[in-house]
Amino acid sequence: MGEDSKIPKLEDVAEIAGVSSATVSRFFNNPGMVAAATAERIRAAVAQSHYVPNLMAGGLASSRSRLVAVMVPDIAQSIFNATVEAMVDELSVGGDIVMLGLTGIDNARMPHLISAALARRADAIILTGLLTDQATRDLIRRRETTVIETWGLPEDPIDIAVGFSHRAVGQDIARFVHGRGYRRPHLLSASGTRAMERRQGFLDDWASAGGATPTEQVFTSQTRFGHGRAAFRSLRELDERPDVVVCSSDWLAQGLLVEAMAAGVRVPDELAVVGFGNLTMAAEMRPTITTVDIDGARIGREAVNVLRRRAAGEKIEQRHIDVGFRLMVRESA
Amino acid sequence: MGEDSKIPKLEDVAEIAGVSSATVSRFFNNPGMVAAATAERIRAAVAQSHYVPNLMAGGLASSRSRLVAVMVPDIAQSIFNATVEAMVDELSVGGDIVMLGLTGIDNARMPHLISAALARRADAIILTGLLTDQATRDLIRRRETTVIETWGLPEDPIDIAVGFSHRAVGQDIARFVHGRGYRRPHLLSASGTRAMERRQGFLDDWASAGGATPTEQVFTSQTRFGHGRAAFRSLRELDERPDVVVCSSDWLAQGLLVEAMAAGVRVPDELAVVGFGNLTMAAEMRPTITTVDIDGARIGREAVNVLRRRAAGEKIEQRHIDVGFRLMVRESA
DNA sequence: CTGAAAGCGCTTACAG
DNA sequence: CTGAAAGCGCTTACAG
Repeated sequence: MGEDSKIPKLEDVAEIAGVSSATVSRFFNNPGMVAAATAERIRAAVAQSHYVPNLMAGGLASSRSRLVAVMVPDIAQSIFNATVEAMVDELSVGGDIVMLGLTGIDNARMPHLISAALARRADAIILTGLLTDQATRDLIRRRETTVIETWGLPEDPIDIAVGFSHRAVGQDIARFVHGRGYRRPHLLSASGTRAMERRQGFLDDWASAGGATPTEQVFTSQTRFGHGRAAFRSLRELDERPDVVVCSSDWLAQGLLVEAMAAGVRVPDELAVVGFGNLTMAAEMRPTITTVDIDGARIGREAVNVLRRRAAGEKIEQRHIDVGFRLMVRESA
Repeated sequence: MGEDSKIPKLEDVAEIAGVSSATVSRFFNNPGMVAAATAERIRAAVAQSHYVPNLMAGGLASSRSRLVAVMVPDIAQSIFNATVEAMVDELSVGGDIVMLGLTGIDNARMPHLISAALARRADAIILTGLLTDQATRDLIRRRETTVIETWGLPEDPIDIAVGFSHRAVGQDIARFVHGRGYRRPHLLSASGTRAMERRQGFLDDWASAGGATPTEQVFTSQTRFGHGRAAFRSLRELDERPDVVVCSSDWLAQGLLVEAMAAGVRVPDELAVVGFGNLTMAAEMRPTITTVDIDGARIGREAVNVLRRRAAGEKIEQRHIDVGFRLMVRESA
């Protein structure tokens, strides 16, 4: 107690090891610069004093926080979780920590959280959603903060984008559905920008393949299981029933399927279903769901990789990194 | 550019507003102390200069990081997600940020992540898993860091625990199962400490109710959907088939149910199933799953609440905060 | 390979 | 209600 209970600082370690605090600092940040014998004494001193560096002080002095902010709408039931997990894993092995910002599904808290990240002088900010607030975009630009946008490939990224073309997803689904011989698609979409891009891709490709205009339904709230369920019921009341339902999430698809099974509708013969996201569930329930797989972990790794390269001083020309996607053909369509 | 592109600091704001930097600091941290007219000038200066405080400097000076570390095994498919989400939401409205640490399902990275949190001088560390590493426990004790353990109520918490009794869960399930008239339970458990506590609670209560020793199976890896599936098949080969399967996760239960349906086994008449966790899925698939609901969000809010009270100087005597649990009786048992 | 010293951008008693 | 000044615990040219 007393003296002992004080939190040790760099100087305490230096004193024990009989060197200057500058040398101890180098031992941590630039070990190649210190002599082997000195390093050994410092190592012992660190162990003896239970020293843990103060990275607030270190960050202030070096203007490197070793903190990366990751912004995501939510994590309760999110398609982004694999991405966040990969990022956190990759970053923490490199000694960086991640600030997790939950912006809300409408991204309403984004500006506030970006400010909090800038106040901590985050080395980088990674976004999974869209940053639409112009004042915040300006603030970020002004401070020349590294920003990685993920899960999409906007025309004009703030900095660098790692993702895939949502429009291309829609087009591929249209081609697949048409190729399978379905002729009366019904679209179940969320109202977000990206779901709308997929929808437009589908519609354009479908039209150019000569298909009749699909019926559709757009949900302004987050698409959940219950929406899929309700949608199945309303589908049954249509004059001309669809032969395939293209859903903007696996949740919608699963809800639809559970109701279809309960109603004794044969899938895919009487009604086919296509999802999006390839949740674990999609491959494990009966029937298995035909859907689109996004390698979320890869998006996370690529994003961190870009950060590392830039931290190493590399000038990165590429503004778009396309990780693509895969149509997973299973039982439901 | 040039002068303009420099990041503004407190002094710059002070100069524009015609006050000292101490006053600007007070404007942010103790607004009640500054005169209304002065505050107005400072507000204008902040807006004009696009000032964002440097909280590394602030934290160093005040020895308050406004950073809370949250440690969780994973977030990909985690039962803790609602807890983490609630914590992040609560903390960020108060201006605190959260460092998300992913320890791995075996908690192997816990010591490394705790060090990272201590190095950032986190105001508190919240755990969802168990911290078994003694050296790390000692380190935390030595630094007198606030630690909240959640999702369990260990006999001797490091500091404060917010959770529920896993043993009581097992006991309640045993009572329920027995009351429903089931007589040949089979237990499907994960090998973790907490799942084992639930198992023991079940066994003890079952025995005292006069039940015959249940058959059982323990999984050393994380219990997933596939394990439930495989379990169903091996159950069919037992001499005396169980009439109810008590699973340590809803994933196991769901896997079992899908196989049971496929095999034409009637649930719950021929085979009943009980899960744990009350995942969204448990109420939405057919048949719906009888399971145990834990209010994860409440655990998160209570944990943050404890932090706030302590930050406000309150001395907290209570070392255990029990949030309880609820048996959700549905179709599967 | 090592040390002395200035500086990073704040906060906070202390004095008025 | 406000200011001058010391201090928070590091890093990093600079000099040797």
